[in-house]
Amino acid sequence: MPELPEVETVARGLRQAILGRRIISVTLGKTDFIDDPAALEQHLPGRQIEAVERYGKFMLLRLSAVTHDSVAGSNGDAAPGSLLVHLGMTGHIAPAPAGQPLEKHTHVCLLLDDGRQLRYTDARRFGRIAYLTKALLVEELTRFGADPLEVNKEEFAGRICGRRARIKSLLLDQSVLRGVGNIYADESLWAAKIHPARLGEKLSRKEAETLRRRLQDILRKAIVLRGSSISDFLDAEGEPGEYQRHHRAYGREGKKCYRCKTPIRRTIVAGRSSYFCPRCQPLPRGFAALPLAQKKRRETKRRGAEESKRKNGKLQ
DNA sequence: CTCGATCCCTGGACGC
DNA sequence: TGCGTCCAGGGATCGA
Repeated sequence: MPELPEVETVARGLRQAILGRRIISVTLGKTDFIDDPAALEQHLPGRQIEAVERYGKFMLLRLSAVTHDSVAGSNGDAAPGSLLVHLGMTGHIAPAPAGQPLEKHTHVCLLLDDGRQLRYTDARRFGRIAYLTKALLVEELTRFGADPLEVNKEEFAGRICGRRARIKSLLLDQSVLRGVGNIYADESLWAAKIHPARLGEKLSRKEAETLRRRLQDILRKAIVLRGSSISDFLDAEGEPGEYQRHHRAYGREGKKCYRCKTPIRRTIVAGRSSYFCPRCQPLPRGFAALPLAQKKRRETKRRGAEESKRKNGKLQ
């Protein structure tokens, strides 16, 4: 659920809290969501956190080179690197006093040089953490599309119009735009009066531009309000956001459209719940209101016997 | 190129 | 109270 505004909020909080701190040591719990756990343990100690940036839904902790005297017996490369953090659905990252009891599902603890720990908790482990050298980081980041806050009219239209995918799919596709998720996709489509199942190539230039503007308005406002807290999003200070009070479509099935009073409907587009006003956002030709009915068949595929294939950690 | 299906994972909601 | 079931969803992956 953390999307661009939530990640931006967390990044700002982190910037205030841990910029300039040096990482002393690393403790890991479950590591199945970490690219290369050993790399964290090997490369993080001794490095200073020089910057905290957001890239789409990722947070990027820029780390200094390891100086010769900052860590004994360091055997990794000493060049600067970056810690990439994706919060997935349920990720939290925040500093805490080292003595404070660990929250459940805490899987990464970075001891800092001021005695605090930077802790990452993630119940579902849909998140991702990776230590990347400069070259690998560049390679990683090229997979992503335009920043929705920066993208201009021409580029946006170029990435949307002419595509045969549904507009909802395109908005969610991180290689088209980086940072938009289910909530802000639905909110921007509602604001622009575009049905989520419309095809990119069927949008007029004018519609595309309206969508771009509404998306940017919504993202900016959501950042000001520190994001949306719908399930358990909390920022780096442990505070919830406020933008969920401004949702006009997302999560409002059956409730009246703020524009026309028609009940908001929910359907499945791109495999995700999609909320829209059937009157303000007319259905595209050929898109019958079938989706929800079809998802009734679900065989009892029993989950295989529990093989504790997962690695166990020291923390939790 | 785009689609749906499937999996990952756990907590919370809900029905009985 | 407790159990079973469904659902949430970002992203990777695979086959159609």
